[in-house]
This record gives sequence, structure tokens and C-alpha cells, in this order.
Amino acid sequence: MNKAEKLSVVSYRGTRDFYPEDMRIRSWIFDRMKETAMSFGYEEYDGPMLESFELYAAKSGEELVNEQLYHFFDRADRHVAIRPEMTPTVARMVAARINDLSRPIRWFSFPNLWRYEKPQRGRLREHWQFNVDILGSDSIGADQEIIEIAIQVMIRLGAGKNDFRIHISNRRMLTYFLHQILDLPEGIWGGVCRAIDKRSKIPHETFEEMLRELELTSHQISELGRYLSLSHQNIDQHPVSESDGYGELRQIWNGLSESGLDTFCTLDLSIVRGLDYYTGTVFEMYDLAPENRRALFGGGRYDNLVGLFSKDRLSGVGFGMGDVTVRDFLEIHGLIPNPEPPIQVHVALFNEELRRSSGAIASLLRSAGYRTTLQLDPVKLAKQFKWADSKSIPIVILQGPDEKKQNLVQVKNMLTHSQQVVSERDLVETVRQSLAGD
RNA sequence: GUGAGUGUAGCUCAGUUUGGUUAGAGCGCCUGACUGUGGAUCAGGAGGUCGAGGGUUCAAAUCCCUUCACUCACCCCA
Repeated sequence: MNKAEKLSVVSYRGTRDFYPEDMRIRSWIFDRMKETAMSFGYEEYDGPMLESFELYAAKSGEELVNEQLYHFFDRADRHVAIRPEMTPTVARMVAARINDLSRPIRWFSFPNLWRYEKPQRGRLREHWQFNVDILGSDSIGADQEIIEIAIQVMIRLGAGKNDFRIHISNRRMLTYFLHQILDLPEGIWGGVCRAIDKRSKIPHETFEEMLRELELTSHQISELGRYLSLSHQNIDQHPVSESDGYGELRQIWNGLSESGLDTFCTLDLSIVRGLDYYTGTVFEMYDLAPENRRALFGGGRYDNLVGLFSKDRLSGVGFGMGDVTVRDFLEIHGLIPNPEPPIQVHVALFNEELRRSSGAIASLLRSAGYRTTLQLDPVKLAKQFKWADSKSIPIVILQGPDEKKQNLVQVKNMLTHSQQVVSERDLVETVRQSLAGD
């Protein structure tokens, strides 16, 4: 194989290599998420990365299936898809045990998901998504709990109330408004929703133009504008406050106020979410940093999640948080912590004769709970210390022939440059103190 | 899928407008000064078919075409 034929070292388009320095950030983020979900009593699950093509063809959006789904035929000619989202898998898993699972079902997962997209900021072909769902409860308390978890995750990641905001609305209320108040035919609701969804990104004239094309009167357009700008202070006076959807929204808002979480939230009636299956509460989290004004994640309540597989009806509410957008968020806000050094102690090796003794020291430190490496080759000490320094190892242990004769060891603190000679017996305690900064 | 920008050493980049001898800098890496000790200093060194392919030319990192990748904005979402 000549030089031109060597394989490329570049990872597949839209995917990432997680080198150790990336992996520990990812693990740090996932650990915070997991802690939060578990603190609310949620249980972790996972499913296969491959599902039957039909699972997505049935209910995921047309665009997703036709243009973004990775799919192929296996050796037995089964039509297989790589999961682009987790919801159908949860639905399938729940449906398979629908009579066996006590409700509500509180589950979370960290699936990697694939979509054939053109990669850009915040959007790749493979990403990991923190999925949290509560299934089998029609209680509005479930909606509130899910939003609370989303907020608590952000707090646990170090975000404050000036860093992000959760925009909340309700699909049922919007439907009531379009149907009962504006008296619009059902056929154009979808079009109106799309216009609403785009409103913040397009000029006001374009927004009105879209609505006129849907044959809304100028009165209806101005009423819609008024509706969209309602806040939790003045919504009570609006006729939409008589709807069931409003009742749900008000209940959630009150609940969030009681737990002091309303400072992280805002009522935003322009939130509709792109997905069709949402029926009640919908919400999106926005970054407040001016350079990153975008929705980081969203969720909501969907009815009849398991209807595809079962006669039973089961509703749920949940959200998905992408690791790409979350990491962007953390970087912008300076919230990624300096990681703990992966190695705490390095045991130097003076020469071959001392290998057994130095190895024993390393074993001793490991059983005391310290992440310890042992020098493999007795190269000159300058190199050994230099390596330890390049790995940010705070402590280096050295036992040369002189120390060995008296059962002593050198303990060097690389951060303070101080070094002390202690007996082998006192080694573990000395390391403990040195790491604690005493 | 549409549009724009960028590809030169491991990293950050200069050089491209006005083609011209062996393609540069800083940082990093390796070796030594320093044969029982890392961040400093000094002296050396390795590392590049200038993203790839083709064309124009006596001559291409530089001009032209194609292609790939990355970045950003649309679309859509996470």
C-alpha cells in the first residue's frame, strides 16, 4: 500500500471522536443529568440502535424518514433503520409490557441517535440525547415534574437564572383559540402553527403574509398577534382563559411558582414545537446568551404514545436534551469545570533492581484508593518527572537505592515543588495529606 | 437540499492580490547542556506531495476548473 492509498484518519462526516479530554466532559455532563433524573426516582433503560424501518415510517415525520433516516436491508433482507430518535423505542418497550408495568413509569436514557443531515453548529449526524419520560399519568403534576427536572438538570450543570429560560405553552389552548375564538377551519391549523413557529425568526410582514395566504382576515391576524403576546399577568383577562388548556397551563405555572422555579420560566404562546404528536403542554429551553439565542431542547405532552402497538391508550410527557447543544451552552457560559486529574500518583522507577519494590508501592497506593501509575522503563529521572508533569499528576513517589536501604520513600508534590522523605509505613497518610493540600 | 466562507507543520497562523531559486513564524514535540528530580534559559533536531485531482505556464501554495472536508446562515431539529 503506497502513501496515497493510506486510509483517512478523519472520522465519518458528522460524527465525533471522543478523545479522553472530550470523553471526561461528556461523562461529567451525563453524570449530572443522571444524578438529577435519579433524584426524582427515574430509572435508566436502553434499547437497540437498530429498529425495523416500519417503526419510523409509521409515525415519525415524512422529512425525517425520507431524507434523514439511515436505513438498509440486512442479510436476510429485513428492512432496518438506525434510530433517529428514542421515542418509538420507548413506546415499543412500554407496549411490550403494558400490563406489567406499574404506573406512572419514570424512565430515562442516553441513546446515541443518527440523522443524515448537513453538519453545522449544534447539529451533527450522530449525537447523544438525554431522554426523560413519564408515562401513564394524565396528571398535570407529571408535566410539572418534567419541567422541574429539566430546570434542575440545568442548575446541576451550573447554570443560573440569567443563563437560560424555559418557554412554556399549551397546544390544547392554542387549538381552542384557533377553533373557538378565531373560528378557523381545522385544515389550516397546521399552516398557522408553522407560521407561529417561525414568527420570531422572520420579519413581521412575512409573518402576516403567511397568514393572509391561509386566508385569515386582518381582524383574525391582529387577534392572533394579541394572543401570542399574552403573558402570565394579563392572560386571565383574555377569553382563552376559559379553555381547559389554560387551566393546565395555570396549574403548572402555579406549581412552578410555589417551588420558586418560575424565575426560570416564561409563558410564551408562540411555542408550538415542530412535532405533530404533542397535544398538551409544550416547552422549549432557550439560551439567554446573545451569541447563542436558540432553542437548546424541548419537550411536551403526547397522547397515545403506544397506540401503534397496543389497544391500550397511554399518554406521556417528556423531553430530549442533545449533548451537542448542551456542550455548546456550557462552553459559552464557561461552565465546563477543570477535570480532576485522572492520575493522582505516579511511582517512579529508579532502576531494574527496584522494580519489585516500586511495584509494591504502587499496589499499596491503589488499594488505598488512589489512581496510581507505575513507571514502566527506568529511563532517567528527568524524563519520568517531565512525563508526570505533562500528565498533571500532583504526586510523584521515588524510591532510590539510598531510601530503599532504610525503608524510606520520597514523596514529591508537583504543585508545591516540595518533597519529603517518609517511612514506607507513613506513605499512604503522607499522600493523603498532600492531595488534600495540608 | 440551497447559499456563503475557509482548507499551508501536531496546534494557531503568515505567505496567495502583483506566479519566480531548497515554503516560514510562534507554541508544542524530540535530543543535549543537567549521569538521583518536572514548568525557566540556551543550543540543536524531527515534522509539510501547501485538502485531493486535473488544467494554463519555462515555472503554481499563488491563476482556472472539478472534487472532498470543515465552518456559518437557510430548511429542520437536538
